Amino acid sequence: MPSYHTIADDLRRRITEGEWSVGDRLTAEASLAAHYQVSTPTLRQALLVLQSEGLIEKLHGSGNYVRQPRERLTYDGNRYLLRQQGPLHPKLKVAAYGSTTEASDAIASLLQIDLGSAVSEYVFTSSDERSVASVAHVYVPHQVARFGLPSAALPLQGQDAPQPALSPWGDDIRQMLSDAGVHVVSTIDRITARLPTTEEAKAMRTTAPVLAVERTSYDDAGHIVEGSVLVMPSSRAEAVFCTRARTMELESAG
Amino acid sequence: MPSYHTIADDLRRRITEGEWSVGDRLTAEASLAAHYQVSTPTLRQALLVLQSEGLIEKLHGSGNYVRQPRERLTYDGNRYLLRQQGPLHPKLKVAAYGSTTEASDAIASLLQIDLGSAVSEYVFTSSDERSVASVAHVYVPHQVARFGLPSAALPLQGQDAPQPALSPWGDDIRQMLSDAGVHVVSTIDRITARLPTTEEAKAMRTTAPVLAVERTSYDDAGHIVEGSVLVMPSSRAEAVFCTRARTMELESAG
DNA sequence: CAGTGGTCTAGACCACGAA
DNA sequence: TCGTGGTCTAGACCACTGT
Repeated sequence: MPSYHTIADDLRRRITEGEWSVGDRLTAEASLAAHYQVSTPTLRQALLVLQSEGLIEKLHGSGNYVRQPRERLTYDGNRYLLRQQGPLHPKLKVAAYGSTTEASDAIASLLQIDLGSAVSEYVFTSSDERSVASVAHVYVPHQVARFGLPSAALPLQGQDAPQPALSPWGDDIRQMLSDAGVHVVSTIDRITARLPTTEEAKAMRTTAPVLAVERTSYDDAGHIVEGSVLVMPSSRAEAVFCTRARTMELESAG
Repeated sequence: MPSYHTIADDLRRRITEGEWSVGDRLTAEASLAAHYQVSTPTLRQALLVLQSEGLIEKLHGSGNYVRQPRERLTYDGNRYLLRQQGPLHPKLKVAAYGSTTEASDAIASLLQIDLGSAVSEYVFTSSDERSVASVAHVYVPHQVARFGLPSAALPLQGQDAPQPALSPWGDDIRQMLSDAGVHVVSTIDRITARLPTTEEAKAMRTTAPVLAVERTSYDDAGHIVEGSVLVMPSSRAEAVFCTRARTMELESAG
């Protein structure tokens, strides 16, 4: 058994047994390495395991902190289409911007359109004071529809009225599609995990694995009307899906 | 930009530009490290990025091999409940075994039953010749039902007849529940990513992130009748979900 | 500024696979 | 057996945070 796993197991035990409380800073890595009689890279590999489990949070220049379990951002794949209720992470601020580009290889493949076709790109970023918690890239072909940013994303002018919350997952774009007469009736979500790119690591302040969700939305004719790529640090987020048997839907409808 | 990301980008380019074909073995790590003028740990960190993307496969003692893109095992969250068709990865062998245990902390929390309650545990392992591609732990409280292994998991006696395929995701258990009069009408899947444990790393032959799916199945009274924990190497597997708008279901029913 | 984590070195030794 | 990847060392230097 590799030494870093042994150390990770021991640190996990010490944390769950309450040696450090939620929010506490762990002993410095150098001291922990000395205590376990290993080199710092080895100790850091152990901390990486705990970070990927969401048990600790690493803050560069500050320390390693014990996190609240289940204090995770949730991507609810059913929320939009099934009109589910629930809090939308009020502590996170969501920023958005939009632009027009030509479909790259990846976008063309996602939307199943020709390379170089005109598409609108919307980027939603949710973050707290310190770091980014999710990034959503939403693409809509100009052939399908064309519009600006959702009103909730526009800066308020002088007013200090409560701003309607913006979804971190780009649901507002799907709502605008609906308002424009393009009705999303189904979506497919593909979920993988990978290590973050340089930019992602910098923005999310973590080198732990990220969850990557590729989402495509379909109208009643089966055409792809929207495609998205969502990225969230797996140590701070999870994806949730609910599936109901078709028979139940029919029974409740009849 | 960290050096290992620069190297990962360059190696990704060299692979996609065809310097190595699918199935080819990359130059040995020591040589690559010399070529990029970095130490071996740094080069290995670059390879870890490519591995997490599913671009290469690391084989201990043999080498690093270029993988077919999109040659991934798929966990289809809708398959069982919506009776979807599709191939079930015929190249993978699925093995199963079952036992009876008392609910641990994690199992009790998953099934929302008392600590120490009797549960059946079924373990499904899918693998090719070399390594494990998925592990599914399926739990059924004895209060709900009690039965042995699915017939497809039992060894054939002398016969060489074609064995019905076993689902790597424990769908056979849900089918047996249904046969016993316990009907699963909805499931919730929670998906996270983390680094593998020692055993998982050994079985799956990878230290790249794994996708972990926590699944709970509900009957029409809203009781949890089954809980599962699925683990798959994210470099070799993805999870897919399809959501349909409720309105469409009602329209088609009326 | 001091203290922290992030990256990296130039090796070493071990475990595994194929011949 | 030999070449491969997996783990680890004992430092070094840099980047970031908070005082």
